[in-house]
Amino acid sequence: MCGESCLTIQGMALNVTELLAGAVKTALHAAALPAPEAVAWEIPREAEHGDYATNVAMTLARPARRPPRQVAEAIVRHLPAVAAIERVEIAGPGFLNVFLAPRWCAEALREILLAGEGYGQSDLGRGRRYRIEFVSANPTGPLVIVNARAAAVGDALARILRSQGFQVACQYYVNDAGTQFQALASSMEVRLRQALGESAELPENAYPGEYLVDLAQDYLARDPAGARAALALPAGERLERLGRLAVDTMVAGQRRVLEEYGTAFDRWTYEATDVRAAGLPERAIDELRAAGFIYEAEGALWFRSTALGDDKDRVLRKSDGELTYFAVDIGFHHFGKFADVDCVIDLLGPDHHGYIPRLKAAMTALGHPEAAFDVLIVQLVTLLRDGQPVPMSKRRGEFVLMEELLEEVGRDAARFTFLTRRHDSPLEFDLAVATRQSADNPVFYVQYAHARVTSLFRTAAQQGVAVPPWREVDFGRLALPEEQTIIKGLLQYPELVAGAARAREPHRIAYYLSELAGIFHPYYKAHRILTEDRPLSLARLGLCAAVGQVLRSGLGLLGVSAPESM
RNA sequence: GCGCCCGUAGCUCAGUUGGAUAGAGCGUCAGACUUCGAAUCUGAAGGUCGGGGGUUCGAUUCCCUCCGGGCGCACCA
Repeated sequence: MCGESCLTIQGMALNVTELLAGAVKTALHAAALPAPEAVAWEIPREAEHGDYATNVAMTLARPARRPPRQVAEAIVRHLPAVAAIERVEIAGPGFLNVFLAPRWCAEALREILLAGEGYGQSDLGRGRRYRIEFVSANPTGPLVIVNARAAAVGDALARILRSQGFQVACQYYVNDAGTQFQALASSMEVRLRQALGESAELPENAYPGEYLVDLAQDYLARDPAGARAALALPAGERLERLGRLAVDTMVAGQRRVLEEYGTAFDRWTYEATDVRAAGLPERAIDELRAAGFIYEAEGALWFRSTALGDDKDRVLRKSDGELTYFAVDIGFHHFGKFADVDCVIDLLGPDHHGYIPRLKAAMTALGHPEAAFDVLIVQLVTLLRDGQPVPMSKRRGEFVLMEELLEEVGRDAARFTFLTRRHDSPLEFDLAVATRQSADNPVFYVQYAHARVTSLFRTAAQQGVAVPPWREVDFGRLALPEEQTIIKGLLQYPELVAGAARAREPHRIAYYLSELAGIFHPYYKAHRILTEDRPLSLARLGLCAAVGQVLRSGLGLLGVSAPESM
């Protein structure tokens, strides 16, 4: 009876649309009308249009060869008695507007409380294994502000998917090979020589950031003999040694900042050892060849990606014998990612969107279903301070570091702010606003609502109010319209999380939480929770507890803390 | 030139895969603390959803076109 995202506790379905859809399907069957695979429900803007509305009657009008309103009437006539439904109205061209029964809502609130932390979770994923790769900044410098955005999005997505019954592994890829590595190594050498007082100039493609100056000086201070010995090595070994040192230091720094941010990666994959030295690109090329997608031309090895929707064919091995970045990436994806998971999600920057078709083509050629590979673009961040852009010049090596961001606005405000936008739309991040601890900063608004709830329970305890188990409380006392609105809001939470998981859109959670806080604050302001009327007080305490519980759950999905006091 | 993303209130952005009279926060203006946390609350003003066509019962949403932004078009990574 129950669908995949239907949560049943104590025999009561808490997935409202699932419940309503079941009733409508029963009615359609009884009325001998064709039943669609899915009945779509929406939450109407206008309260007069009910709590849930569906347009099935309109969509069925054509196949049933009857006017929509007649179809609607037939559905209503055959609708089984369902406790959740108070009444159904037919409106407009044929909408079915459903009004939930207050008594059922009261019981639903009890179920929410009894479900506790499990409320909002589901088995949508049925244990399907996902791998998400994100941040994966080049090991040529510290993490910057866009990396913080990608970390927020990727980590929240992982948490959301896990809550829906997916197994999720987070992966970080270290590009410690190729030309960037060479540039880093030679920059490091120059900085080291400069630290020794030698005259050395940074080459054209070098990394100019101050951090390499610091790194060279630290190295020299820590291990002067080792530093001099490294410089005395032959060119190849010298660059390898210095480059490795720089990479290790950079990665360690990136890792530390990500940990402070609350982002945990299950696997750190190194291009040089885990992918190139392991021969993954060659093995992937062999598979592509066997599948007939490889040809040679002009001294190079080509992948026929145009056969799978790309604009042009792509080189995998250059005429100088070197593998391209693309070839390495194919090996990494096919073996390093897909080896032990069912689905892969990449988070990439906007400068890589042209890269997606060829990567998808390669995965398809290697036999991965289209739906198993997803690429999300995380757009750029513009940094403002009181509305004024903060200058960032990559050329001069001046960035706003992720570390500095965390220091200035804190982890919670940073994460929440990044998650109040769709990941693929550019974001303006105003440092002053994120630091301001007031209503124009949504994270404080939501956290404050949570703190108010916990504070309320502290006060109740001080007043000697004994809170019995929720199954003994009469929630039928919650008769105020605001109370019904809050319960209905809470009822939307499981489907909202499932939707965010399906669409890979963590920002939906952030918006939901703001809205929930936005109906809770006015209620709390206008009505006393702890009154002389003890049964009413307990019912209201339960409502507040449920709000707090859902806020805590949602904030947890975003990786933002739910403080007990602020 | 080709491809992708975007254009919604003064600002920053949502809009539930096509729904009913267009949404929030900030900002502006006018108000509310003897009571559970004023980091809060109440109210007002604010719109040709970039323009124009099309698809249909119905379009901010889908298609075409134009205008205006961003990005990508390597034997770079």
